[in-house]
Amino acid sequence: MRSNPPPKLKVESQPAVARAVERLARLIASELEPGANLPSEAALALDCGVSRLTVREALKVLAGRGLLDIGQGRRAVVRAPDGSAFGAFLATVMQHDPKGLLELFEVRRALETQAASLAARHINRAGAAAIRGALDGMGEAAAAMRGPATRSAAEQRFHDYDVGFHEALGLASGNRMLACLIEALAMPLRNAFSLSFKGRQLRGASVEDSLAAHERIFALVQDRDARGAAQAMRAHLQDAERDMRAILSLPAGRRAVGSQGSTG
Amino acid sequence: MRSNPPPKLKVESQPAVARAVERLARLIASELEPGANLPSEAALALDCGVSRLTVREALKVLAGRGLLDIGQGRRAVVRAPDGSAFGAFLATVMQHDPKGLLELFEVRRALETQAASLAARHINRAGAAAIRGALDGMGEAAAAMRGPATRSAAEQRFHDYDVGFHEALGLASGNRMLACLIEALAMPLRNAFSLSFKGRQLRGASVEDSLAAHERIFALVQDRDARGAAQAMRAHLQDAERDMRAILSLPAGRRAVGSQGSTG
DNA sequence: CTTGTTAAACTTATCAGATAAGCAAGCAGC
DNA sequence: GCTGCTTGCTTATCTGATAAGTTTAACAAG
Repeated sequence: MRSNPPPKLKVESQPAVARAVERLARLIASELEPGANLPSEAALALDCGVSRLTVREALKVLAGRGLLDIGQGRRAVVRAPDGSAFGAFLATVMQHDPKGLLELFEVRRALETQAASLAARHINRAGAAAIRGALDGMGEAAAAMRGPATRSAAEQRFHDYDVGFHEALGLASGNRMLACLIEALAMPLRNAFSLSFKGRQLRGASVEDSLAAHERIFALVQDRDARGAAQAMRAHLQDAERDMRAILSLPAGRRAVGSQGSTG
Repeated sequence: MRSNPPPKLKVESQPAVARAVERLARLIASELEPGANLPSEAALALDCGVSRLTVREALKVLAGRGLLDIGQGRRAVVRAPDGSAFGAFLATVMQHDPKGLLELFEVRRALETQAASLAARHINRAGAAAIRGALDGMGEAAAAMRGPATRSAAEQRFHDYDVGFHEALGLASGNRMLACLIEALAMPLRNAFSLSFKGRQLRGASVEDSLAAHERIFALVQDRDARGAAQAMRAHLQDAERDMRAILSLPAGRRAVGSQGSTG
C-alpha cells in the first residue's frame, strides 16, 4: 500500500488512439477531399500531442474503415468512398458462416432491383458502355467454356464478368451509395466462387441462361423500362439463388413465388 | 557509395502488416467464434514472424473493419458481426457530403421495405416486444414535446427511438445482414439530426404523423400482412424524405409517384 | 466450504530512438 | 525536351522500456 500514488492529472476517459481516430475522422470529413494528402505522421503526432506510433495506429484504423490509403514513402491519401472495406468485412463473415450467403441474396434482391430501376431512368452513354463491356466479357468467357481447354479459368472469368455486370449496373443507377453496397456484396460472391464452387459443374444450360438473362436486363434498361428491368433482375437473382442453393445442397428456399410484397 | 548492398533475401511482395492482416482475417474466419479471444500480441508476433508493433497495427486494421474489439489489459475479442464499422464509415462520408443523405434515403427504401415484408413473415414475440418498446419510447418523447420544457432533449429522444424502431424491425426480419445494413444506415441519420436538425422546428403535425405511421407499420407486421407492411414503410419513408428535403432546402425530389417499379 | 481481499502474472498502451526502404522532386547531362 | 542520378522527405519496421489495466491465483476471514 503506497501512500503516494503518482499524480494522475490526465483525466483522459478514452485512450489516445481513439481520440486520434476521432480527430482524424473529423479532419477528413471537414477539410479534405478524396485524393488529398494528409499531413505527415510526424506533423500529426505533434498536432495531436501523441507519439508517431499512436498516430500510425489511428491511421490504420481509418484505413480499415476504408477512409484512407496508406503506402510507404508517401503520405496517407483520402480514398474516394467505395465498398471495398465493407466488402472485406463481409467476406470474412461469410467465410465463417457460408449460409449467410442466402441472407446476402435476399439483400441483393432488394438493392439490385432498385439499382435496375434507377439505372433505367438514369442510364447514359458511359454507363451503357461499361455494362456492355461486362456483357461482352461474359460472352467471350462463355464461348471459351464451350471449348474443352482451360475450362476452369473460363468459368472463373465468366463469374468475374458476371459480378462486374452487377457492379456496372449499380454505378449506372446514379446512386453512389447504392453502387458502394453492390460492390461490397460482390466481394464475398467472388470469394465464395473461388473457394467452393470452382470446378463444380453448373447445370448444363445455366451459363447460356444466365447470359441471356443479363442481356435481357440490359436491353430493358436501355429501353428505359424501369419496372421491366427491375422485374427481370428479380427473376435473374431468383435463378441465381436457386443454382447456389443446389450447389450448397440446401433445401429450395421458401421463396414464396410472387409474394415478394415489398421488393416486388 | 557502398559496393556491397546487404543481401535482400526477403522477396516479400506485400508489406508485413498487410500479410498479418490477411493471416489474422483467415484465423478469425476459420477458427474463432464471436466472443472468442485471440492469442496475445506477443504470441501472434512470434507466430507471424514479425514484431509486436506490426501485429498491433494489423489488429487495428481489423478493428477498423469491425471484426475485433480491442481493450487495454485484455486480449482482442472477435466481435459479433454488426453494422457499426460500416456505419462509422458512412457517417464520415455523409458528414463530408450531406447531400449523400438523399442517396441514403433511396437505399433505405430498398432495404427497409424488404425488412418490413420479411418481418411480417418472421415476427415473433421477442421481435414484437423490441419494436413495441421503441414505439412506446417515441410516444413518451412525443408527449414530452407537447410540454414546453426540455423540448430539444425530447426531440432528440424521439428521433433516437425512431431510429431504434427501424433497427428493431430490421432485426425482426430474421436476416442478420439486412439488420446490419439498417443499423449502419442509422448512424449517419443520428449524426445528421444531432448536427444539423436539432432545434429546427419540424412541420407542426409531423411528429404525430410520424408516430401514427410507425404504429401502422407495426400493426401490419403483426397482422402478417407482408405487402401492406412494405407499402406502409415505403409511404413513411417518402414522408420522412420529404421532411428532410424541406429542412435541407432542397427541391422536392422527382420521386415519381408509384413508379418505384422495383421495390414496389 | 464459501467469500472477499490481496498480490502476482499477464497483457495491452504508449513512448523514445534507430535503421531500412520507397517515393518524388530537382538537377545534370545528353 | 528527355533521361537518369541524386537527395531529402516519408513511411515501414524493429528493439527496448515504462505505465496501466485485467485476469488469475493465493490466501485470510467468516
